[in-house]
Amino acid sequence: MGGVTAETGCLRLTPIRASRCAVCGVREASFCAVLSASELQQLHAMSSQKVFEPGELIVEEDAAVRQVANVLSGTIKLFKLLPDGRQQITGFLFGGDFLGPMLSGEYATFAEAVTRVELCLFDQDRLREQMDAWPHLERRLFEDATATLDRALDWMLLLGRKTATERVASFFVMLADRVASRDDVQLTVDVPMSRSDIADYLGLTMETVSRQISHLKRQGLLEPSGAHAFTLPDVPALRRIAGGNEPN
Amino acid sequence: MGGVTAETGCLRLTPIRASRCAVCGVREASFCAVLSASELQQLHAMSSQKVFEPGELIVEEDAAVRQVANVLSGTIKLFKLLPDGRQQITGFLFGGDFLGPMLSGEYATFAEAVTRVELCLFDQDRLREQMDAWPHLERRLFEDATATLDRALDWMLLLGRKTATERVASFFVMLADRVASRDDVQLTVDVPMSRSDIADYLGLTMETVSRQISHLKRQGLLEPSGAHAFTLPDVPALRRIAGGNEPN
DNA sequence: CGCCGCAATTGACCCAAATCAAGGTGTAAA
DNA sequence: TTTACACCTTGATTTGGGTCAATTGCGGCG
Repeated sequence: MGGVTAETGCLRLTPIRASRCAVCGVREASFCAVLSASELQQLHAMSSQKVFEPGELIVEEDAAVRQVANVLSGTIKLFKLLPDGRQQITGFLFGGDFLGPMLSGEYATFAEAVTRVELCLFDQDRLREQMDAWPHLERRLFEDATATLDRALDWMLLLGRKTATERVASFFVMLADRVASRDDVQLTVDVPMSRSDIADYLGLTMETVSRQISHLKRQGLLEPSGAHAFTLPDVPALRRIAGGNEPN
Repeated sequence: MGGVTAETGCLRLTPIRASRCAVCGVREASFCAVLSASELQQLHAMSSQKVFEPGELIVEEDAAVRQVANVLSGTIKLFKLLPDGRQQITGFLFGGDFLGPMLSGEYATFAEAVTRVELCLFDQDRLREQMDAWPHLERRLFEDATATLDRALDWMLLLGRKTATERVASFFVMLADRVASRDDVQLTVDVPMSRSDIADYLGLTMETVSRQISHLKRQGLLEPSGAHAFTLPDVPALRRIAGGNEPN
């Protein structure tokens, strides 16, 4: 019962969030949702929390540490680099998402905090051991990987075959889907990342992204809502453009 | 022990290959590699074989059947379509690869035989039940999904950021890696797919692929070897071009 | 063998998006 | 309020790869 709560001074170990799972805002969204109360307690005992500032690299790789994490809050970008610096963002992580082992094929994947980010960290090997004991945990992480693969394959279609307009529309549809909510309702999405991050996610340049956003604004499909957010008055229309039907 | 061997007449059930796992050419390459002799026998009892001709759609989706399969031989292309027909190939499968459930995000994935293909089919639900009983099977399929995700993310970098030359070089490097073998040895790779399939895999047009192949031929990095194969005299050089370093 | 038909190659031209180049805007600090 | 700086927008120009259009090459077959 004593718990980890009082570990202040430690560099970056966050005392901000009471670190008990009971009050964790993303418990139901994360893999923790499949765990029983006692399992949660066990897992909590082997977790630690950490905060990253915007722009900070979240290494957790090739360092001997080998950790994985749940994103408690904030936005992370995952990306790959070509030797000459060209960058492709392979995905964004938001609160509740799982930051798995950065398995690398030909190119390493890096993770960087876009906003201030709070992570709930686990030792990768210890979590793997738990997977042996808790098949439902393994099943859940499997499903997670499967969903990630799914999104990656959809994104390949975007990168290989969609026009600039379609890509930018797809980007906002993606954000809308992550915020959930209904299609027919006009909804507001946060856009914490820079134009140039969006470009690196869509395989475009910053300038093209900016022009396309302006165009969508003129069409009334995008309304600026504060510094880092847009209101989407007609998500179905956006979705139509994203899909690649639109005559113009 | 009678087994499945003699089921001839059935449409497409292949009697070509003696369907006993003991003589299966891809057993060691497929997920079957992690199974014991008795487990293999059990699994074999619930398998069936089927042949597909070039160009044939391998549906196994939305049809009530819901099957998954090991590829015994041949080449399969997996692809997604935009409503207007634009196509993105998300991957190729070769002998030993696992053709999993065609989970679909926004866009459905289709599978089509490129060459004549032999599959070893399993009912998806039955295999899932076996996963509960055999954790090592689940672990192996998890690793498979993970490797697929890995390759997909690398490919996103290609589709979003690489030039035409780099893409085509990457394609041959990918083939070389699948054939395994060493880098410094000159090796020959089969290229069973059409130029236009290659283009749909690389996010280019047939014409651009053809031009780039001609260019690589002139550089002496690619030598035609029969109708559907190339010899790669210098894979490291190809790899350098693919990576995005090459001055020219 | 020679003809057919399709896939691949090659050439000429074009265009969507990249690149290059100013400006504008918001915000935070002085 | 002014300055500073980072980010974003917009405009002008270029270009890599797409499109359109012939050839060429080759395997199958009468």
